[in-house]
Amino acid sequence: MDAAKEEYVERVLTCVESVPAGRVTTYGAIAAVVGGGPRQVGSVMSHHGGPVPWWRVVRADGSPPPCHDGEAAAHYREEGTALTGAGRIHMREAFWDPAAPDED
DNA sequence: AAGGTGACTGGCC
DNA sequence: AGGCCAGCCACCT
Repeated sequence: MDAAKEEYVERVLTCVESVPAGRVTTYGAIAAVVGGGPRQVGSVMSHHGGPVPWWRVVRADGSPPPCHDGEAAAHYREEGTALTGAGRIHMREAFWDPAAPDED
């Protein structure tokens, strides 16, 4: 059975949901916590990222997700996420490490 | 079993 | 700052 896969997915979604509003994390950071590769995390998000705040998951360079970036921008502004002048996420301030939440 | 693909990352030009 | 290349891991055909 694909219980292991389901659990993996749930773990990824849990990490995303664990990200506080106004903060973001990267695919690689999640991948480092839940295991597997960053591509798998992205794949999981694309298939199961609907009910979770996927906009809090961004790329390592601070760019918003490849899809719905316009919608994401609205959420960032609404949640007060640290953005840079270019409309991209200010990783230095907004980055939240799922492996070290007490650094918050 | 083998090859191609992808919501990634880091380095180089 | 933006585009291209190579490496990476798991999934799908």
